[in-house]
Amino acid sequence: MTRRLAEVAKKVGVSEATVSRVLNGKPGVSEATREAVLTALDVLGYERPTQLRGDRARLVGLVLPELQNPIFPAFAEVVGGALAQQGFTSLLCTRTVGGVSEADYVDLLLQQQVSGVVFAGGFYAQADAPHQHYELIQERKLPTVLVNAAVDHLGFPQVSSDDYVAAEMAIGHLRALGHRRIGMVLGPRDHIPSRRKLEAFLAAEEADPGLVEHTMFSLEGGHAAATKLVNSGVTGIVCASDILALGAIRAVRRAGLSVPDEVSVIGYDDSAMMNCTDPPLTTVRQPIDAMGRAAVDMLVALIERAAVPADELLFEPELVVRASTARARI
Amino acid sequence: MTRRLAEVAKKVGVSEATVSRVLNGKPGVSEATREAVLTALDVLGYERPTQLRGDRARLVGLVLPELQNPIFPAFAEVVGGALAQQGFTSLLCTRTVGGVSEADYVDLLLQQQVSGVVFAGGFYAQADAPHQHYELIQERKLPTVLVNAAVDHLGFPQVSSDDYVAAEMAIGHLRALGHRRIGMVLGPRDHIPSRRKLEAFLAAEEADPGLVEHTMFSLEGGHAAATKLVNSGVTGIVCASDILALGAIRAVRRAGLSVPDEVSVIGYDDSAMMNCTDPPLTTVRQPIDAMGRAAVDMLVALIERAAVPADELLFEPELVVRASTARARI
DNA sequence: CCTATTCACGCAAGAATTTGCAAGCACTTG
DNA sequence: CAAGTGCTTGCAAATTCTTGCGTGAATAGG
Repeated sequence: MTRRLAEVAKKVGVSEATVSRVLNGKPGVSEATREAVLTALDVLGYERPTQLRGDRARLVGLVLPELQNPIFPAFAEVVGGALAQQGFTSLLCTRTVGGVSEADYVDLLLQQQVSGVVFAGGFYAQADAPHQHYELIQERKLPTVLVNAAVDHLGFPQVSSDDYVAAEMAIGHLRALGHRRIGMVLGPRDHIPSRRKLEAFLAAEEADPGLVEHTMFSLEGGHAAATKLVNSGVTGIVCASDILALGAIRAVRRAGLSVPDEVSVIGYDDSAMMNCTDPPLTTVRQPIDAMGRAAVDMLVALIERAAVPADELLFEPELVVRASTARARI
Repeated sequence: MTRRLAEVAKKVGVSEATVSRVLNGKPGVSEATREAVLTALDVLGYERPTQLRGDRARLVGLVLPELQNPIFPAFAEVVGGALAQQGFTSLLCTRTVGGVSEADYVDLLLQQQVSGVVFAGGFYAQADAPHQHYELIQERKLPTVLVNAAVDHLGFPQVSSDDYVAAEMAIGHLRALGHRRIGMVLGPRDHIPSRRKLEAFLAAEEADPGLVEHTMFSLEGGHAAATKLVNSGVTGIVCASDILALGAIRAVRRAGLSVPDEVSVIGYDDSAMMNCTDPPLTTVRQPIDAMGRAAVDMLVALIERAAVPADELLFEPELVVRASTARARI
């Protein structure tokens, strides 16, 4: 009875062909006409054929702070793969130098009618601006999962690796090897995972708050921070990422010392290729596979309006001992 | 009634030609007339009939084959940054296991009305399916730039690093070090950059076609391929990516030999952290920074309807000598 | 006052885009 | 399996925009 397409065509005063072209985003339709058809479509409450427009919503945004640290691309692959299996397509959004801010991406994603968003890594709790767009998300009830990126008071489900335990493991390993003067290289002061690691550090025996350095997450940052620590006479350095650790190793060597004979270095993440470095890096592995899948499971549950616990899902990290740590010389 | 241009012309009391000239900033219109037309344009809310995809979202799709090889995230950062500077937002699309195909992404991007697309790496010329969606893009006249990914006959501008020269450099370096029995580890047979490297290999003196291995782009692939080559008694291995090279190094060691003392290994890309590996990897660097920016420049030019040479822009790679290559023992 | 030069502008040819027709395709129904 | 319904698509006509060229007006110079 309902010549659906024909009906719309008549209402707008164009041919079915044109409506069809608009529906499929085909070229050869003027903007004015396209607009008119789209409006009529909405007015008549046209149900778009399954595959198209209505379904465009099976998109999920994945927001990452950077791609330099290989842990983020790796995480993106895990999440992308898991989403693909559930029939979602992921859109990767990365902050770029002088480029798009997180807030811009949120706008974009909202505009693209995504079904949900996964935020991973690097939230800076202190900054004021960020809060605004989370509230926007909350307002729209857009399913959202946070990974390693706590934002309290907003009730988003969170998936994190247990930074406190991770730091404990690293410090414990060094202490077991006889190290007593242990330093720590962390990310920026307002980086939540770094804060949590700091807590664990300060809670450890013989911890010296003077041996904590905050820096940017880059090789050079690690280098600079570790140089100070080496000058303070540490024999072991715990880093908040593998990249920082590689920078630290370089710093130690630049100071004329050897890793691990004179100074031990521990990383964090266990990104790819850390077993190919010189020396192979001892590090604390984040179970990104499990975390990614958990995040996707929660997100999908949210999207399907299932109840999801709003608290934080903590994943246990794992110490991977390679060759950048050794018994302390007295 | 919708003689849009005519309507404006009538309102101002000039000919369509004049309005057209104003619209296109052509000379031959007096300042007063221009002003009048501009005003009328504003009043009537005239919209350019041309495809204004560009203004809509200023989105650009960046399609990558994977993220495991750090060169791709690095490239994504370059392109993303360059686009951001020009006021575009980039959407990163990656093929994932059992997930979204390139064709699906093209559909998605078309649907999102992107202003343009950059395809990088990993085109498989042989496969039949791929052609279809390039044609779709061509049909829609969507600005597109290909990076390291030749597709002939379609007239997309291309930016590539010169694989032939890169392979020549690598082989030349090994030969200069006295190596005579040189093997090559390449990607899949239908991977264009690998083919080009193969050509250079076969053109070299004393080249032995039996010492070429095709494999997947993964550490394990490199390992497997290099194992065969080592068994064939090569003293030097040229790899088509740094990841393959790391796999090759592992294979050499597994065979009880040392790198570089007994077997030299050369990578390709110069991804991040290749100076932290054991041994630091000798490799041929792709100038991804320059390439990324060139690709973006061309894309933006295309989006703004400027003329762009349809031929391939070849970038010269650069040999980075570190410690995975050494003089051949006799 | 007349002629030369310049410039804006319209005419109309031509290029490009939009649109409808009708054939064709996929899918359902009798 | 034919007939029908609803959507897609090749093609040609129609519409809309661009551009070369010529006209006429305005200005300047003689």
